[in-house]
Amino acid sequence: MTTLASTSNDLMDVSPAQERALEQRLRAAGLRMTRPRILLAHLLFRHGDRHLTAEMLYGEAQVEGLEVSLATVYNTLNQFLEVGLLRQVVVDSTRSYFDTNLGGHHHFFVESTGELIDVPSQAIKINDLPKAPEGFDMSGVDIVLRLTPKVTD
Amino acid sequence: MTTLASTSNDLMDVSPAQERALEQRLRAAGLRMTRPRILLAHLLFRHGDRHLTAEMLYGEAQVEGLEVSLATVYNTLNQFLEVGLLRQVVVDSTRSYFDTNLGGHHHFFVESTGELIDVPSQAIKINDLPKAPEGFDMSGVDIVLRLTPKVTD
DNA sequence: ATTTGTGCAAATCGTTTGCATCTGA
DNA sequence: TCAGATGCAAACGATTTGCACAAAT
Repeated sequence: MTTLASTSNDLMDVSPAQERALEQRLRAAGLRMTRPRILLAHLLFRHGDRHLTAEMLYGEAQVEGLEVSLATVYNTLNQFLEVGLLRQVVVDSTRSYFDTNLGGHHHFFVESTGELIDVPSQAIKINDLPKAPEGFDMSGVDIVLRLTPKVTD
Repeated sequence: MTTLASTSNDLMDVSPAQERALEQRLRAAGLRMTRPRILLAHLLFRHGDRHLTAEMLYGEAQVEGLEVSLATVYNTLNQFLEVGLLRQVVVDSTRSYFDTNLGGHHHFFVESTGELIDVPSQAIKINDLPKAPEGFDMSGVDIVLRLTPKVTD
């Protein structure tokens, strides 16, 4: 018996269907249904598409009054990555962003704030793409549109 | 009087023209022509387009028998960045790559080895690009084509 | 009963910084 | 001369890891 807050989803609007889907995926990946994992999964997937760093997620967990260690947040995020529940977005060499939007899409990146904004893949039309060099497969196309606050000069 | 090897470019094939151009830019940026800077500039620009990390450049300097501290390599690279002699490429959240190719272009990234390969910008044709959100200017379009070794299954 | 996950603190990695000492203009 | 640059080692921030304990199957 621990002092952890209840894991029931009073606080988090995740449908029972989503919840089951989630459990399925964790199980399929051979991950046990542990309290921290369920918890973080709920935080991650409770509202639409999100981009967060480990620290951000850790912060949210604390706000919700849920006790998880930062190390576990990191480990869990990495496991979710491997399992394919998350994708990683590399835009800033000092931070790692995890993206809950699994569909093909791209990003605006506001350099000044570190904020990421989704760009649906149809919003960018690519008509020509080089073929992968001999011996390689192209495993992904990442497009980052960098934004700077408009200069009203 | 130091034990530093000569800075004359016997070892490095930089044309006198390039050399002067380089000095110009350093001077224009208010950077002094110091031994480490000249040295690293030569290593960076001696052959075509390069992608290197600070550690790689440090390694090259050592191979050439030239004494520079790693801290100075970092500082110098950052100064060159500010001056616009280099660009930074963000593809891997654990490493920072510096790119001597200043022209608009994109990259193949071999995840398994960390290798970067230039893709000329004409090789990718983009016909539709979303406009920047209100209040922002689009300052850059970075495209990374991720490569994985071909699976011969 | 096993096996796997967790939390903590210590370790690691790439990068930056403080400061005393040099050095280029 | 003397502002600016260098080198070293210590500081840093983000992430990982080792190990004793706890929880899931």
